[in-house]
Amino acid sequence: MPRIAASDRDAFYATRRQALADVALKLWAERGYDGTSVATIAGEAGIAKGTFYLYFETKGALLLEVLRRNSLVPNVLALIEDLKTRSLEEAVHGFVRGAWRHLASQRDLLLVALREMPTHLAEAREAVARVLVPANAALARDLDARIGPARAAELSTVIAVRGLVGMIVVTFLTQEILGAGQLLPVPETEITKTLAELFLRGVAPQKESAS
Amino acid sequence: MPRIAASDRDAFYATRRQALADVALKLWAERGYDGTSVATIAGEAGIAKGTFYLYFETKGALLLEVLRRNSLVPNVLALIEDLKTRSLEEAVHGFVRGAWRHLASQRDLLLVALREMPTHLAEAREAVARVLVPANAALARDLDARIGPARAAELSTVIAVRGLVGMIVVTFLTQEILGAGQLLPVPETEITKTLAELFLRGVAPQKESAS
Amino acid sequence: MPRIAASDRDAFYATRRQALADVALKLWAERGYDGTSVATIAGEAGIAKGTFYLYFETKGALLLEVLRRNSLVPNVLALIEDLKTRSLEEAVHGFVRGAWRHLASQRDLLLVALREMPTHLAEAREAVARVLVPANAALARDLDARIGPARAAELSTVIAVRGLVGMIVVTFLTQEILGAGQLLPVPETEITKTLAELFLRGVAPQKESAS
Amino acid sequence: MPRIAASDRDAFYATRRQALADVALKLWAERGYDGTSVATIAGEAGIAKGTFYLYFETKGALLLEVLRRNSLVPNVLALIEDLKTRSLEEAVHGFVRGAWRHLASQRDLLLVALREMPTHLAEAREAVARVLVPANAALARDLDARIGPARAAELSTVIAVRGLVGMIVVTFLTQEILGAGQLLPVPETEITKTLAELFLRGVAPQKESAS
DNA sequence: GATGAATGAGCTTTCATTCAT
DNA sequence: GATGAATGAAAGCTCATTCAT
Repeated sequence: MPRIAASDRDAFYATRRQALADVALKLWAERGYDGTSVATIAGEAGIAKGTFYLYFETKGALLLEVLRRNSLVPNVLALIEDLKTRSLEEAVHGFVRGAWRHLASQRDLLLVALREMPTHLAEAREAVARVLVPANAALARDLDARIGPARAAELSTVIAVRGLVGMIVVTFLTQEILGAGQLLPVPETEITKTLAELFLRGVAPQKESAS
Repeated sequence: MPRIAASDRDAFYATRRQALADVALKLWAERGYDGTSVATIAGEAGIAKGTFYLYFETKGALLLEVLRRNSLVPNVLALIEDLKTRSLEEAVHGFVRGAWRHLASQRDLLLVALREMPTHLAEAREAVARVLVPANAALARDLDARIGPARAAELSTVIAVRGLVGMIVVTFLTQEILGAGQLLPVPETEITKTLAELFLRGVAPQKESAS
Repeated sequence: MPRIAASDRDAFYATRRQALADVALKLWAERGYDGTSVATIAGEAGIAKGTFYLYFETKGALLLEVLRRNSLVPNVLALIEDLKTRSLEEAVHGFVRGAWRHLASQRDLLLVALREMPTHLAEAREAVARVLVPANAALARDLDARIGPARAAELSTVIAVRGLVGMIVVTFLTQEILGAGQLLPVPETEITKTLAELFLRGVAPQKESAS
Repeated sequence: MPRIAASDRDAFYATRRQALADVALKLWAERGYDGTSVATIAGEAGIAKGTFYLYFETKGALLLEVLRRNSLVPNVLALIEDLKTRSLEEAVHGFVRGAWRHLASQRDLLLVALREMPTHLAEAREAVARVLVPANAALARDLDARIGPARAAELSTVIAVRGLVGMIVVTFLTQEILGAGQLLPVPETEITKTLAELFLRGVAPQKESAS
């Protein structure tokens, strides 16, 4: 004879876990994992220190949960589907803009992931294998199809896709988080345009435009 | 009246500091700064905990020393000078290869820098302003001159350079550290070649080659 | 939903703080502030080292609390009020006896205060300014009124009062703490009587008694 | 075949010990015994840390030496001899002035002695028995003789003498060290005059002067 | 004699985790 | 379920003392 239906209880439990994960992500992004005590997380979530352990076995378990719940990698397959009917040019521009927005919305996760990656290399590798590599491969296949076998033979599309992501991530990091945007200001639209353009045609002078 | 000549003592002192910095860099890359105690560092270096403090005032001072001694950013001005007489094509290929090798030699530093960056955002920003932004600007100027004003008007060379660095760093990270190299194997020479090619001409089909 | 009523918890908390303050005062009197570790204090109070920090933020905070809770200076204004209707003779005898008893009850505090005074000169000066000097001035005013302007012009009552307190404190210290009482035994009543008599009439032969 | 004659070596040794004792007294008065490291003392004395241990077995041994070498108690027997031919009045005034000057010259020792007394109660008691009690007794005998048996029967001269010393010490302490001199300023000559006068005749109105 | 590098015990303080209520 | 008092391991750092040179 539980007062609360099992499903309600489960829902409550899940909500609490979610709340704790949200709070932890925010705090860890600010002060780091080691720099944020369980008491602080619990307090910020409005529960007592001891109550925390009803929802997570250890502090480390919460970290894993946070990393599992959120993802730096957007739903790439849906994205590919979305952009299927667009030209390569449009698709790349759309991808860059979307990725930039995704990063902006996951700023905290990016910081936490960077910080904890070296310490949890094994888990990071597992996540890469599970999420990043398939996404990378799917995008590479799509790109292969778009640029044709001749060009695909000249460069590794797997690497090209990863290069594109790298451009976006590092530029976002330096621009938005590390303050380079204040020292070398470039409007956001020009950034995403430049990155897409770079991916599409590179920096080299466009000889054909001279003809 | 010391038995050891001052120069010998200084040399010994410098050697010890170097040894401690090396050990610390290695351990921090594995377990993080907070996760590695002074006792562990000292022990790994073969000295007692207290002895550590004869060489560094605090644990934090050792971190600063490690960061000062090593740099993720190679001497960019020298690099520009070096590549001055080369064509853009050669210069970019050389730059990518050089950067990749530099990262490989600073693997541990890269991990430490990533890990500690979010926690020491203020210092990271200062370092970016002092080192990264000037290097970025210098490379952008060089690139401006090479690609001519017409093309430079079409994209931000500041962002383009940062994009290039981003490609290299992230690709290195996923390939060499996060294990993507084992799942989607691509030879190193093809990686650097692809990244340079991407930066120079992009992925888009080379229309002029059709002519 | 705590099981213990808030008032009970507060009472327990206050009791613990008091117990820690008592234990600390005793230990500090024996071994000094620096010579007594938090672990020792906690252990003597029957709690673990870490538990100490639930009751006091730092070791220094406990010192302040101990000094705040106890005072070497009795409530001088109340004392003056009390003795208002008595003759000078009775008032002085009463003051000396009261001060002696107060010192006996604050033996440990006296030792701690003496021990820490040189190290915390600034705080000691502040305490002197806040507590001792006003008490000194109030007693001097009372004495001024009692002995009349003629005699008050011949000696500084501020100094006289301080001299009286000095007699009492130093005699108590040598007699009760430094063991002089065993080597030159004098009954306590004779001590207080002598000190009061000394303050009132000095040692010089009482010429008027000859008449 | 020593290069240095034994006596020279001994003299050098004694000089070093003296220098260390002087330096230690000064530093301890400022920062306390625990607050002053052996390295600081040695450094201030111009020798290396290790060299210190050629002159004193431990830090504690230096403390004992400092306390043994200096004395808060002036040569009382000589003083009595000096003042033998003076009247009681003159003798007391001279004693107070002399004691005040002695304290002023031993300011550092006073602070160190106060600070360490509670921690070294056993030694302090021994010193009291060896130095203070005999001086106290000698002064009491002298006073007995001066005031005559009638008055001596009415008060304990042992306590009276101790009271006199207490007045002087505590007044000196509050006035010169604890800053009361700035808040309730009284010229030094008036202080010593008041204390002597207090000891001689007390504060009570001089009835006989009215006659 | 003189040195100062080396040591490790010991300090204050923090915090993940447990558990009686 | 919820609480927060209690714990003790572990951290960074200091310093009296030793000892090879």
